[in-house]
Amino acid sequence: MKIKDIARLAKVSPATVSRVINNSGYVKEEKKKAVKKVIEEVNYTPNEFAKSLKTQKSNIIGVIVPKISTETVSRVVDGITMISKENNYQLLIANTNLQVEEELNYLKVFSNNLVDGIIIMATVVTDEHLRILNNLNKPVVFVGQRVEKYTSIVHDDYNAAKAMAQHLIEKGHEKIAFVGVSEKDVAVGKVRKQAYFDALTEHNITIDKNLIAIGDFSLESGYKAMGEILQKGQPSAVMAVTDQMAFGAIHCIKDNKLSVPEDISVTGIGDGKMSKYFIPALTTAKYHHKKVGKLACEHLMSLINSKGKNTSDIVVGYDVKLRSSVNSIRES
Amino acid sequence: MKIKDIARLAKVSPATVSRVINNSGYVKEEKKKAVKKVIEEVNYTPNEFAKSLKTQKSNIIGVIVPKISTETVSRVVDGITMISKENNYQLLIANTNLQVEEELNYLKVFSNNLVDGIIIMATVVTDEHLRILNNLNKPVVFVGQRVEKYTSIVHDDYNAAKAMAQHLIEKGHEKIAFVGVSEKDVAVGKVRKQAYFDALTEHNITIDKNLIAIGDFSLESGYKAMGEILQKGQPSAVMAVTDQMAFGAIHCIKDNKLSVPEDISVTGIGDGKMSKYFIPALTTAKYHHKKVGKLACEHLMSLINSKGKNTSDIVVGYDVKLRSSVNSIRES
DNA sequence: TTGTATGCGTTATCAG
DNA sequence: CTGATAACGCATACAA
Repeated sequence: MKIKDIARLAKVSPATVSRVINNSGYVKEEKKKAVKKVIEEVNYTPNEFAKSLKTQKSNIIGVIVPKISTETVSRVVDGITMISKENNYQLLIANTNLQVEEELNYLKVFSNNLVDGIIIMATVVTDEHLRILNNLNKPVVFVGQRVEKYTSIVHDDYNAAKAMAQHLIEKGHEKIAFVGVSEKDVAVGKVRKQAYFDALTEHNITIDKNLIAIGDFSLESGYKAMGEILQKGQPSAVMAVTDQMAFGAIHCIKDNKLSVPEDISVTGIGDGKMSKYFIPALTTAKYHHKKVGKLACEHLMSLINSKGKNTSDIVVGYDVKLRSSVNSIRES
Repeated sequence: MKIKDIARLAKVSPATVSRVINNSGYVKEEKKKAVKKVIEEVNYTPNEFAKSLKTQKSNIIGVIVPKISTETVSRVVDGITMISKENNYQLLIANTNLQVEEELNYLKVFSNNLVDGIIIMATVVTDEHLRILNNLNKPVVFVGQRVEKYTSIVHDDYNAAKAMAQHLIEKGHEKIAFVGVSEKDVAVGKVRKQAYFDALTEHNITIDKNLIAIGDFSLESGYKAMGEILQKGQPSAVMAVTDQMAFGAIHCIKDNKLSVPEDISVTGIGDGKMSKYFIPALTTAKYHHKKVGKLACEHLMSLINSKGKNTSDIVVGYDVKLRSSVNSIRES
């Protein structure tokens, strides 16, 4: 069923049908009624491809994510869907499973006219990314990593991490261990570690390499990292760069017959759904993922509409959540 | 940049370029090389809309989900992406936020030729769903709920729930409470409750309405439901229909100065990422969400390709995970 | 093997 | 206000 058929049935021209559908131009009320009636009767829906081919617009945005099945990512996507829906956009999701190669691949796939704009949660941004992006000629918004010349929405990783470290210091801790991830991930690996360094240094606490261990985001890796640290000595506190890794660390501590927070205090970053309900409840910095998703989509919308190249950098704040996984050190 | 331009630059006809791109028909190796070279040089990508308009195929599948930001859903989506990628399909995600209205709306949106097929995780399937689906004329696969005349991939809810109830009974429990959700949700609300009833009845345990409370999937509602139950008496065990609700119940029990599993044993269903690490580790039935997603996508692919109406019902099994949230009742 | 020409379903221009 | 008709970019039947 196409416009031509509707036109025939309603005894008007295809052009008129199109006008009725798009509410454009002038159409006598009478004919408008007739057309609408026919459309209703035959349950007609326009062919989106023909439409997009003609208008050079799809009302679809591409979203590239590292792994949809994580709380962080799925919440961001949730935020994106909310705004995209408001603007009558659909979401094309590309799941890269943390493979940079896939990321580049999808970027290329999206370079055909399928999408009107792209939101990308890249973990690492390479020169190849930039190169492809450069001759992409489509609005792009980065989430989670700041990229020059592109608008990006990021968390305040530095201050959130610093807040955690400072909180531990204020509670009297000096032997503060660090459970992190590879510095290849700028936001989580590099920035948060730097904040840890800075916080300690500013308080005249010497950095002890034996108190630092690196994992790969998983709870299990947090467990393992904590194990490595305990092998070399017992800190009074540990700051993990994600809640998941903090959970792993806590389990490891317990398996070593120590308790949290009595023997060792623990902090995370992120505040996932379970952090508040974990036992002990985790002290952490709450991130606003959904808000990030919303902002990313809002900015993409305005980029698409204004065709302007006005890039901007948005830093979304955090809330410190003080819970029971941290204890004060008693003056001895 | 379009095919015509490539043709001009490579000194061949548009048809030849098309043949090279689609690897169809015969093209002399020499010209093929030339065309490929030009395509490479100018970084040409075909216009998907024109292509789809012509071929009546988009290589896009629509996925309708109730809420992307839950572990269950995002894992299923993860599975879907894996298979869709293998088959060179893209995913158009529609997030309905649990609104049936939105579900119907998206179903309509997808009825234009945008997608080649649909996977839908419906919570409730109404007559309206069926009506729309009926004149949709596109392959559809249901996930999570069994729908007549359509292929559906479901968990073995009945047996999983029954296994939990039976496990408690075997451990000597007789005062077994039930924390469920509305029966509007067939799989989680109705089927799992029936399993609870049947298990108890088969073991000659009388159903006690005071031991039954209903929530809405959230951890908080599990807490609340447990509170209602405790108000009326103290069971020796409680079976929650989801892990999240089990967590809520456990918190409530602890807040009432009772302990798990010493005073009250608790079971969930699902086995989310945290269930194993919760304290106490939760006894539950592990669901294979990713597998469900994969199966759903595989079946959709075969429906798309074969154009056959061969519907099928797949029931995906579960694994019982015995952990520390359940105790035996001592013979007194 | 290759090229020409047509049509996929819309929108938009232009004449009426 | 309304109706022809020309693109949009591609795949393909048909001719060569």
